[in-house]
Amino acid sequence: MDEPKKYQTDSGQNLLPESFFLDEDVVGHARRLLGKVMVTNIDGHICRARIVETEAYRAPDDQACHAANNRRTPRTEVMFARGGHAYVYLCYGIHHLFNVVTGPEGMAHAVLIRGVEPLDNTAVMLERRQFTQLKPQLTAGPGVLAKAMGITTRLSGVFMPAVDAPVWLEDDGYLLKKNDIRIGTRVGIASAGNDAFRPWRFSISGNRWVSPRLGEGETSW
DNA sequence: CGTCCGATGAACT
DNA sequence: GTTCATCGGACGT
Repeated sequence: MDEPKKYQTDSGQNLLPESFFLDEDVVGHARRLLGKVMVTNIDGHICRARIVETEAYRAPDDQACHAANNRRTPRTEVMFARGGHAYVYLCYGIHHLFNVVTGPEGMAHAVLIRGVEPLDNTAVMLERRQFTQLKPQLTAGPGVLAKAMGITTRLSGVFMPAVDAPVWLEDDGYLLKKNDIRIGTRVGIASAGNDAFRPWRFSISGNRWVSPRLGEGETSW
């Protein structure tokens, strides 16, 4: 096995390479992104947070995916780009939701990041949320974590393995055992029919920075 | 152009 | 438990 290609970032840590994102297993990507680190560089503020909760969305068959049936619109077009791009969209007119596009070009797969644990530059994250104390409400949920990290729809389309991207992903060596991963159904997609019950939500078991909402058909999480 | 509504979060009762 | 803010995208006219 060749060593995976590594890139230097300003932290000296390992940028996830393009190859990480290109296989066709988006559910696997959702699992493998648990424990990885997302980083933003917005207006010179570099913030880091560990990914603790994800969901997979898989066109064309998954009816919960914005690109279901390979529907191409100006908004979903970036989902058809090759893996490693960022897909950010506005939800309820208020919340910016951050996704990692995966798969080869033409395959509209994405992983929604639903919860992160703040690591670096938490002061800026607190300021963006108008919080004074570190607590799960700061970043446990896709809308609030985007706000804390300074992510908006302006970042949609960014290719994250590129040098000098404003948002990227790193592997800092954090290890996760199989039993550390909790699996559930995805949140807020009741209109997706049977696909609402796919077990495509993943989290780090017991982690307090996981969002509190229940998936479809669930009575506890 | 008009209408409907959403991969949410927060503030209520 | 419920309500609702707020607006771009998607689609039909």
